[in-house]
Amino acid sequence: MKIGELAKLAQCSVETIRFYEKEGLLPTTERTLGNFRVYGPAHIERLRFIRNCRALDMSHEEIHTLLRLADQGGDGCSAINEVFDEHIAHVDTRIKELEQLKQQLAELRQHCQSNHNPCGILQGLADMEIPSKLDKKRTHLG
Amino acid sequence: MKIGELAKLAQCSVETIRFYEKEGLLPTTERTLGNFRVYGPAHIERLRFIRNCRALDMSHEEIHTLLRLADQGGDGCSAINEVFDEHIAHVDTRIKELEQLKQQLAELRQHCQSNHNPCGILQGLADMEIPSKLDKKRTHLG
DNA sequence: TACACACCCTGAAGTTACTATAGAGTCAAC
DNA sequence: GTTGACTCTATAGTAACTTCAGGGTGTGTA
Repeated sequence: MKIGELAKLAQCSVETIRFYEKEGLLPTTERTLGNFRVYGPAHIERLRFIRNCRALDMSHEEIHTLLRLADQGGDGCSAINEVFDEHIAHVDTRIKELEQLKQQLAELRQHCQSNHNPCGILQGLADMEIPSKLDKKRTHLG
Repeated sequence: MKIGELAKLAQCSVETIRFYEKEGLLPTTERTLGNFRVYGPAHIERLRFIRNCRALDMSHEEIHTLLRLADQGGDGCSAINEVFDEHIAHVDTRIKELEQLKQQLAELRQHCQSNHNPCGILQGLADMEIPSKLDKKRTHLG
């Protein structure tokens, strides 16, 4: 199988596959005489694994860790659970942040229902106290 | 006022201010004889406006639009509301995505409570159907 | 045989919103 | 005159790709 076919099977672009190879998420493959990459079933499985992790918003670093643990085989469950639990915590944190944000936005939005000058929203944006959020370090999620 | 003082007042780094200037969010300023940037009250207000927008996770593009509308003055309220409502929609979309994600993660997490081989989580990650989410275009919100 | 056309290759640059670093200049105080 | 805090520009790095330029491969058709 060539790269285009693999891309279709995994619902991603050809460029993404080449990028994953460069990143070390996918192994380098054999090549045809014409220097085309050749893939087999094992590659499909690994790529789908990666794409599923990405769909769950895991970072490449997290995926690397999981792949290493998967390649080791055996009793890596507690390490795997750790990666997973941390990731769930990231998602949770981000949801809470966004919900707070949404509330602030809704409040500001109240400031302007019709045309007037100066605009209440702009005024609100100028007058807001800078929230502490910008001080915190972010996770890899937005 | 020099750049360091402005940075303190707006709770951001000196580099960020120079970056905003290069991006066109902040206007270029006058300089001292020694080529140091000089700022006044108007700059504080504009920078705080920008930082507040960023705290609300607006993109530079959105902020640019708002600043243009603010600079025009007058009756831009409906355009402003449009930018705002779109942004609120982005936040809302992202929250819903993340909540769906969280549920998927929780389900996968169930697959593994203790050590076993092959690990249920890894198996689940390999077997998942690739969610449609990756097809969709993302907003600027991670 | 010639050519079109779909597919593949590499390497580099662009995206977003910064942060970090290098190497140099400014300025006030001691 | 020198220390130290501050400033300047320009460049590279971050994450996870996407896009582009400039080519090569392989197959089908005229």
